[in-house]
Amino acid sequence: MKITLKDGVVKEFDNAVSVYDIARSISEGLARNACAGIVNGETKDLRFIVENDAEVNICTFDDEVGKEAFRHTASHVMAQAIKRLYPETKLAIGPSIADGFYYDFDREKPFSPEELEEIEKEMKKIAKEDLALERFELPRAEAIKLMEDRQEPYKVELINDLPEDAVISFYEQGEFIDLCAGPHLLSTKVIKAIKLTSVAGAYWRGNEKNKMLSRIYGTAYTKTSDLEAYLTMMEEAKKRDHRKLGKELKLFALLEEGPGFPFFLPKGMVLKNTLLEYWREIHKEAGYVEVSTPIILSKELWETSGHWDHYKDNMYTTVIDEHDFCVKPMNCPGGMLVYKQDMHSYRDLPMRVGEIGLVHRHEKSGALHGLMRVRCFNQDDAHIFMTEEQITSEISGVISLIDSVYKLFGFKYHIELSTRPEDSMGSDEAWELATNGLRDALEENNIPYTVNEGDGAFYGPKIDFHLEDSIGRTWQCGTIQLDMQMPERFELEYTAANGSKKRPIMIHRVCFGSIERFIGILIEHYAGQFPTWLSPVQVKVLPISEKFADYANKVSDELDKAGIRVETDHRAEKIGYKIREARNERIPYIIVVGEKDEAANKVSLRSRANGEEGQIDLKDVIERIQQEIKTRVSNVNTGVSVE
RNA sequence: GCUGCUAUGGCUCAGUAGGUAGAGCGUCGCCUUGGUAAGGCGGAGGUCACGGGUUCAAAUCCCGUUAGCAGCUCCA
Repeated sequence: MKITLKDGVVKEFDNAVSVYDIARSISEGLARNACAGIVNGETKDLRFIVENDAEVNICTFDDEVGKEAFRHTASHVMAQAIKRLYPETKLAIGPSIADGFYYDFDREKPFSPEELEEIEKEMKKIAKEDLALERFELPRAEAIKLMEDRQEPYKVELINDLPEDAVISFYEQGEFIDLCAGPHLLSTKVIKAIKLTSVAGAYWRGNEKNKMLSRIYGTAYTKTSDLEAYLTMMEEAKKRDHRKLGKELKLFALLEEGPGFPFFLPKGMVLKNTLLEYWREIHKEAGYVEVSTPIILSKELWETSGHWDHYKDNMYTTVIDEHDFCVKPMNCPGGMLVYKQDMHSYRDLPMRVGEIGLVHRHEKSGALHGLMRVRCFNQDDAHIFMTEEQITSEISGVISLIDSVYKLFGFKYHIELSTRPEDSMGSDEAWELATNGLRDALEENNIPYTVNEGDGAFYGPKIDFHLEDSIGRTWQCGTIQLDMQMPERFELEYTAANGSKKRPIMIHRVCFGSIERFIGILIEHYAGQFPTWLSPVQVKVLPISEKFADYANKVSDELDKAGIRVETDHRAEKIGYKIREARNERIPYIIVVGEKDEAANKVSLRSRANGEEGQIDLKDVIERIQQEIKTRVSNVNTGVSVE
């Protein structure tokens, strides 16, 4: 029997072997670290017996599949601990997730933090007991009986809902048995570096009509040091939470008077306008023009676009002179009307029309979250009208534009292609053409991507950009959508070379997505330490005492004239105190002026990056800062934030 | 929207068993005029989110509303 390994090496075996044995034949170390295997493309247990020639890939914690098996086993260990401590608890489901695992339980009281600690202790005990996990399968009737005997009604329901031909498997460790497809580790022994992180409510099977269960979240790693690094990262994330920093740095405010409608304060407004300035600059270079369409438009328009049918529950409406109007949740219908203001020739295409559009969407109260999820926000939208032949090159152009934006901020990113959802409009042919257009552009540019089946917009497929911030979290921001439905519904036309009327194809696209949300992401990405070009205040001038107020004013006037955003702290405080405060405000440059500086006609510079830099000519400081602003240097601080 | 938790001066938070409020920071005033992460003293500032109820008495107990937090669901 021939087993082909992931690096192409072929191993010969006389008899059927388990995945674990294959791992051991490679090395003891691999066997020790193995969590699961992939046999002919299917995820399998280490216990799985390979009987014929096969391709086998051994997965450790470093592989997604291995990590899932590891954490799934951790969730079983947690369930076992809970059944030991609180036997009346009913088990629901417990999978692994991105950063760890959870398990849902049905219990009278929610779990308290003290109980979490008890559970954690019991889990560590179970690990020490080194219980072997055994897999077994049962026919449906016996499976149901087993779970009925163990008084697990949720498991009985799950089994009843399994398809006729499903294999019903269980995993057993010590006295604990759980319905589970696997895979799982061989023993509880390695589940040591664990932490239960939180308790929350969650509906049985995710349906809000069902009973609310208690969900315990936890995480597990192979090494204590990795667990600690993760917990430190979580702490760091909490420290740079944009809601906290937004308040501290006086960027924006969220008030009870406007739930989900953020107020931008003067400093936040500088940030926003600076981003928009940049946006306008690069779009002008890329051949875009800019328009602005109204916030309130007639209901009929939204019926034409299809938005009313699909999203009326999330749209704000109003009545003007007895006519129904809607507050726009998207800019595209307005963009359609702009296109129709004129006749278009094929020579005019592609037409790239940008719009910073303020949209409103009625989000459920529980969905609101700082600037990340709001009820009104600005989209950095653009609609590109083009011919079929132009699809690939236009998509490529947008991809490279978005790429340059993310690079500027130091974001890594990956791309997902989302295909036709169930609830959608348009013909199969149109969808195929559009989906292929996106795919071709990605492939022509050699851009790796994953496919997200059925996650497209109702009017077309899309490419989504998921960017990764400085502490490893991902955010979906940019998107490129190809749309053949809106031009049809709005009867857009252009005159082709032969004089016939043709339908243009359109792209909807955003780089930032929501500007508000992008600002939220930037706050967390930079931990409030914005690069100089973005900093609301770029220099703070601190006179040593009131005697040097005039000199400080002179210095700050020169900075101001040089186009640098400057503030001067004239309070009668000690210099150490003023520095401390300016640092907490994350200001990139601090200028200290006192007797020595005035005498030498220089300034003492302190930069956020290098600390104290000594006495220096103001002219040199200005040049350096101007250069940083001009080139938009964006050095990301991944270290621990101030305070 | 659902479940749970929370709401006290501008900010961060104390307030134990119901007896009409405290601290630190900030702010203001005075002293200090100080060279790289908090100088000292003093003052002002709160109908304890809002509306009901229980009680001789409610920041504290109960009900409702609003907003926030965590999670679920949703996110064109």
